[in-house]
Amino acid sequence: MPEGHTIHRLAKDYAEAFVTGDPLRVTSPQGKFTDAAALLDRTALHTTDAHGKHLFLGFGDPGPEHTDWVHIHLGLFGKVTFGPAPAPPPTDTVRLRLADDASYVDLRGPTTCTLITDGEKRAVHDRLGPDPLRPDADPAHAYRRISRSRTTIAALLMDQKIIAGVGNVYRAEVLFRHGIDPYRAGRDIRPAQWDAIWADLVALMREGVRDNRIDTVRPEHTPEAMGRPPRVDDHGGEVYVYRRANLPCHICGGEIRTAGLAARNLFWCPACQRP
DNA sequence: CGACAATGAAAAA
DNA sequence: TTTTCCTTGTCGC
Repeated sequence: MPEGHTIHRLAKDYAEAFVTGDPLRVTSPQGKFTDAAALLDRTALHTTDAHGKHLFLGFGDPGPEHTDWVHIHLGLFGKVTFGPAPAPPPTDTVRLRLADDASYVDLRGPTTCTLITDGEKRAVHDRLGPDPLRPDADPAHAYRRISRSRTTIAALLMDQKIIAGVGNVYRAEVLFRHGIDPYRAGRDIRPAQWDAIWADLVALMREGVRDNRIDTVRPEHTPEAMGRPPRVDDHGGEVYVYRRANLPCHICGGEIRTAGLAARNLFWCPACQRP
């Protein structure tokens, strides 16, 4: 379930389990990261970092320009599994395994898992937009680009160069929560509206990191509060519109619609999100 | 057991 | 705009 909150949570979890000061066993049972793993084996993990959907694991010398970073991007399918020692025999899909005497962690199916330098890491940060989960994020930078764009706000929110970490679920949900038609052009988003969207993303995504899932339904709109049967969405959290095509809107009861936009499935309530 | 979809993004055309 | 890559769970036959 990799949107930005997942990656920030992973950065925390990797650090908690493996930033111990002690050397780790680093392997690539699948074989696609073998050389790099051999280089890192028996060295210590000293830092983890996340920006949008990008995860960084810092090995080696923490001094400037001396860190070897493992750059990980889960893509659509990537998964990370933590567990206590002893680690089970790895399956041949495990791209990267870290292990010490206490625990192990397996990475499977990432689109990216490469060893990069400090400079290359900076280049990744430079091409990403502000991340609502990072303290250094500047929402005004994102708004400058949005306010000048004829592209739909739904496509802009998915563009990692503009804002980093928002994926298909947060996109659909934040637009619903602010009653914004996903097809509205970026240039038609008012500054106050952007401020509200940004603040909401910061709050929702922080909650997502804490709970390790996406919940966006306000307490007064939960099925319980609305007198409807409870529903557990199959992505783990409670949401207004994501993957709820043809189901009744939690607020107005109208039908949630779906359509393709920017090669992804878009979900919205045409009654609550009027043009 | 094959087809297909899924919270992503880069490369090719 | 289309193709490609990565993995796994589910569904239908």
